[in-house]
Amino acid sequence: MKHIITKLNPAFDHRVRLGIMSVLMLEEWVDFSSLKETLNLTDGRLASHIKALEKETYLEVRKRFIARKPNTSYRATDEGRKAFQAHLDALEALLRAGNSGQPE
Amino acid sequence: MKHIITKLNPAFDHRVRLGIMSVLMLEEWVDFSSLKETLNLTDGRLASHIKALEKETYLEVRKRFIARKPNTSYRATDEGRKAFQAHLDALEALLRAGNSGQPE
DNA sequence: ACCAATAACTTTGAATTTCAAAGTACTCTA
DNA sequence: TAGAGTACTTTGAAATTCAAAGTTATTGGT
Repeated sequence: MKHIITKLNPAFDHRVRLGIMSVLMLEEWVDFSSLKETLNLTDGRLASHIKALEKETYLEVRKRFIARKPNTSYRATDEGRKAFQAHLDALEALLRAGNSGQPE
Repeated sequence: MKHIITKLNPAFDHRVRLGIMSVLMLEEWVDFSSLKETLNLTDGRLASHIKALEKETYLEVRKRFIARKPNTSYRATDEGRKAFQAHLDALEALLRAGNSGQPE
């Protein structure tokens, strides 16, 4: 008998992390600099938000070299996808039903 | 040529404020204790998030007495509704198009 | 006039989060 | 082994968030 907002995942409270996840929901293996440009972030800021998502095991990392340059890519884990989808579902529910306790 | 996440409103980053706004989008004049119960928050926590939204003039306040007890209600201002709707539109766009710069 | 009760805050202080700026590690190429 | 480029990490300061406790305003009872 909890309210819908309790189903909103605090890990996705922040718009930068929403941005990262939404990019990674649509495309597998997006690299650091693409994310950085797409979301218009500094290195440090992006890295710290990625780290937070990694800590939740919502994304995984692949490091390699392309054209003799280091290239790090990320993709959402299954867990991350599920968690994000659940968050979006909760958001939607929040806006449809909007209000008092929903049956568990 | 900015990314969609720049259209996400930092004022709505937090799930509690999303909850408050979503309730107030569907119903005018919701009172303090209803919000508190609906969202399962402490007095202080609710008050502080309301304060943040008031500061942005996203909601307005009405104080009166009902059954000889103080009763404070809130509703979203037009500005608040517009801002919240814009936020939701941005969220939606984020999930549909998801990625690189959208035309201004 | 005074006091208790209730609703709605406000304050305090500590923990956590966020950020920019600067520094560092790693690997490649020459 | 020096230099270049990518991807971080560290640092330190500012802002945010929270629970807990304290405060204000008004009513109703005495």
